[in-house]
Amino acid sequence: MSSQASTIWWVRRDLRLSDNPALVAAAAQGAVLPVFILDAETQDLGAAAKWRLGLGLAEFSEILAARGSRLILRLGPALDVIRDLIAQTGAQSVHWGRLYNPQSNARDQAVKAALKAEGIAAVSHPGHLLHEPWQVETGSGGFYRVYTPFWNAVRGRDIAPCLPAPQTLSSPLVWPVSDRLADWNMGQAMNRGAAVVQGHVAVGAARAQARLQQFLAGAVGTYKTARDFPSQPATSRLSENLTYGEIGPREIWHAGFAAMQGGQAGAEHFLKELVWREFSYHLLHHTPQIATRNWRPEWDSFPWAGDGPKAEAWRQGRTGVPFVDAGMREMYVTGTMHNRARMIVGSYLTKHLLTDWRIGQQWFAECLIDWDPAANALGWQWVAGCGPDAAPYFRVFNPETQAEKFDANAAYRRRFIAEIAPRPGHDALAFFDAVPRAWRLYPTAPYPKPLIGLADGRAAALAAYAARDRTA
DNA sequence: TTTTGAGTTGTTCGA
DNA sequence: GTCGAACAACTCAAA
Repeated sequence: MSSQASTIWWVRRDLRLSDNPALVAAAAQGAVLPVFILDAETQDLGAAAKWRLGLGLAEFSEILAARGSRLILRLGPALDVIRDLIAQTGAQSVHWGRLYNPQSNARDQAVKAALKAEGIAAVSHPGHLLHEPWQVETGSGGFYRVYTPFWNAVRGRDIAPCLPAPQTLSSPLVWPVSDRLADWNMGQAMNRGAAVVQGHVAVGAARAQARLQQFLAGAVGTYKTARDFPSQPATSRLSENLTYGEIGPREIWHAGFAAMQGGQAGAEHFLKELVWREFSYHLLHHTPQIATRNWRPEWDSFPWAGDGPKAEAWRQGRTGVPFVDAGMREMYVTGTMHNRARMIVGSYLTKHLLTDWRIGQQWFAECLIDWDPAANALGWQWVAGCGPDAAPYFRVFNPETQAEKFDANAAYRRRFIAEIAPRPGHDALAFFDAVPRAWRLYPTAPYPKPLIGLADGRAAALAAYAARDRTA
């Protein structure tokens, strides 16, 4: 096989060698030319995600180099870059792992059509999900809108075994020139936060595998209940790595399944959470508008508040409600937020402050290193009440009740809020190092008074929701 | 076509 | 403090 006609592996959110169908397909044809393209879709990432992607790319470059390969970095529209590489190398085919958000779909379809018209084999592969979103159907051929039936439909399915990493990665005869990652400045928008969040990331496939093994050797046992308590290290924290494909969902599924069969309590619940990710992509595929518009159109007339001082206080972790502020500060300091805190801050923004869920979604996109378009679309619409599983309108999280139930000793709140901690620790103080100077926040300033009374906020939300029901 | 049972994650009140 | 009921009505999936 001539190594001259190398095959392009378009690397996207699959920074791994193991269980990577696109890579395996490319490697089967001979020499592989891995390329990552910084195009508009990638440029549009939020500050934290873009920064974290840069860390992932740096790590992955080293992994490829250790295998005698390289990661070629190129800036520009994907099609232009791929055409240029084809012209330089004589590549005859391009392989990539599918993404499922509308922007990526549109881009990929255009790339595929153009390349095929030019006689190039352009092949997309699964790998980001356990199940292609169109391969899960209800009995009548539709798509699922409710989680439990979705889970029941996929829980018993056989998942193909993981693909081993290719034993060798053959190099093209000549490597095309690559941009320098440092020149891309992917951390530029992170401001002072990067130095703080850096202490909380786990970059790369090896660390992802370690996280999985550690979780399955320990916390999975109590996962079902302990996962609700944000001060406890009870979760796998794999969302960060899944986002960039440093681990594949299939690897997690098989490991979790084995743990379940080994009698590990909590393993099934863990698998269900993994399938929630699948469900969110299922919905994003079938109703792409879920990412931008009220999933239930009858909500379009709801008088959401726009951006303003209240939303800004929410973003800054200064609502005066400790559980809410702890969550917001956790996100700023660590780049992630505990699942329960996500629900609480979301409920507070959309219900107590009656603010448009998209304002929260946008801030999460800016701050989360595990930003996922599908999971966040579903999550935000769920918590706002305008999405699938229309929550009963009275499901308004009370942050104080939640704190009593899930943070009774205040460990979580004190960990992240310096103003209420007797002796503020590293993470609480780090928040003030991470935030933009323009916010003018200092740990010695008094903790803010509540923006709004919780009972008043709840009553206002219920009244607004009832009004919507009358007019809808 | 109709029917039936169920729906991630909550809160509050009163016994 | 604990527990069950009420909080509406609707949508969804499958029989």
